[in-house]
Amino acid sequence: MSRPVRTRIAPSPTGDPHVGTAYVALFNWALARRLGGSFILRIEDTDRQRSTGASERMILEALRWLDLQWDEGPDRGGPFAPYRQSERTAIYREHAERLVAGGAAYPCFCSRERLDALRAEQKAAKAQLGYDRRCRALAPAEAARRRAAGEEHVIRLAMPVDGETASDDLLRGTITVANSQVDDQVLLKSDGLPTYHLANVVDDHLMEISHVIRAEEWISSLPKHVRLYEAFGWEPPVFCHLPLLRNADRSKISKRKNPVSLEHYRAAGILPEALLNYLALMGWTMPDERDQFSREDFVAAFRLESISLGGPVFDLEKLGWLNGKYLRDLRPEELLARLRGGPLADSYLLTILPLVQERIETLADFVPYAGFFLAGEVSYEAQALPRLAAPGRGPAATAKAVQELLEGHLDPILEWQVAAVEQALTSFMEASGWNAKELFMPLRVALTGRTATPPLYETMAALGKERCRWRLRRAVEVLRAMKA
RNA sequence: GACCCCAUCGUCUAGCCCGGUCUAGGACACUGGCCUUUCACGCCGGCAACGCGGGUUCAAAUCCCGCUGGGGUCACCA
Repeated sequence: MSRPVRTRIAPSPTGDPHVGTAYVALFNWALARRLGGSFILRIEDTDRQRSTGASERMILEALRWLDLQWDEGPDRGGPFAPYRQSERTAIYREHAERLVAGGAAYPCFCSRERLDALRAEQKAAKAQLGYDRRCRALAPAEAARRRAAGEEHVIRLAMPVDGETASDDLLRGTITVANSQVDDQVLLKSDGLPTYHLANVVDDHLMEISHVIRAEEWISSLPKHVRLYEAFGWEPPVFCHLPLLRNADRSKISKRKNPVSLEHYRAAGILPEALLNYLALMGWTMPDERDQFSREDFVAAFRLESISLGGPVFDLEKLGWLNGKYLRDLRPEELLARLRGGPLADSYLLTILPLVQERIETLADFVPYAGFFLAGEVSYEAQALPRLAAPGRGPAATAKAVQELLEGHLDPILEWQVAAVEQALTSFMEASGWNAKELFMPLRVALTGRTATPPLYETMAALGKERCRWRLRRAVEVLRAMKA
């Protein structure tokens, strides 16, 4: 109880910076600041297939934009460096061995094929899903021999077979789960890298994290984590599972139904302090119940224990209202500075200017011509609207195509450049049978609201991924509402 | 399906722990009006909720149980 407060945000760099990361980071940051502790940034890049440096950079940039300053992290070091899990693999292996030696974990030689078959079988029989613990029965000497021979294997947690595990959550009290319900989780993958469960527990302990504040989706693996602390002989931290941000239909927030990239909010002209304030409202209420408050006031009043548990629906409308209040509070000079840091940044203007320059006659033409580059969303010009649907295909088919293009080809792009956009459109056309002649005008209208614009690839690259995403999604909705 | 979490206005929530002060408060949205050349802002007002059923109690939004509903998880992803 007397140990210093240390909290952390531990994002996985596998995509665009997520609003849920900001949400969890905010409460971790606030608790550390409130109690004079430290807030740590740790990168959980143990998924070799999906982790990228580009994603990590974007996440750091997004957290900086929100001004959630961390005291220790991969970019600035600290007493428990390194803070990137891919640089700590020896530590995890050593700890996994320790568990194996103590009998709390064991090598498993089962192939993926066998595991897949097992799962299919269990599913068909409507039985409980999970590993059948076949390799747990192996004699330690036999297992050691096969490992020494270089046979491919993973290390699994040997969960107690009976009894139950009680875990404490700060907000929910004691959560008790029968051990028979808990799977023998893989701790070390066959590539030698740890899974989340091992790496997370080991690092939280070694980095002396006092409060693990994370999303509700982790509750079901809590018993595994508690068991790991126990097996290592470590004192567990305080666990606190935050409610999940929700879509309007109350499912877990997702990019199909909501903008989830922090980059979207920046591109849409949301002020970082307004976004943070709004996020704080999701589960937290100021003692005087006011909706607008500075981060200083938030930190001063913050109590982790009084977070409410209902899954809050993320409401863009209320965020917009709050942002408006913040915007109106700015002095004109400050507003100007914000504009120059955002839509009117020199760097951005310089990328769109070459596209605009050859198409205007006077300086005065710039704003009307380039308006769609600066706006959050576009309105369709009257003569452009009918051309949102491809003539030979119709609105429904066009909607479907745009959606496929978006989800299958555009979404995966991490580094949004002209070449990447061109490649995505090309691959979509090859896969779908659409050609440029029929596809490009609908896209042009969807993205700009007009029929006459600079070249499509360059325009899309300049607009940025999030503006394109948002506008294409809206176009899909408009198309669906159109009569064939 | 199994396990776990959750449950106050359409949405975010206060109240619940320590039952009466709750004819349930605030905010967004919607709506009526005022201000105003217009719009926006701002101001005043309105609409709107304790999921259901049992207990406990003189008294339940508040405590207990059940049901229903919603959500999450069930990967060599996090």
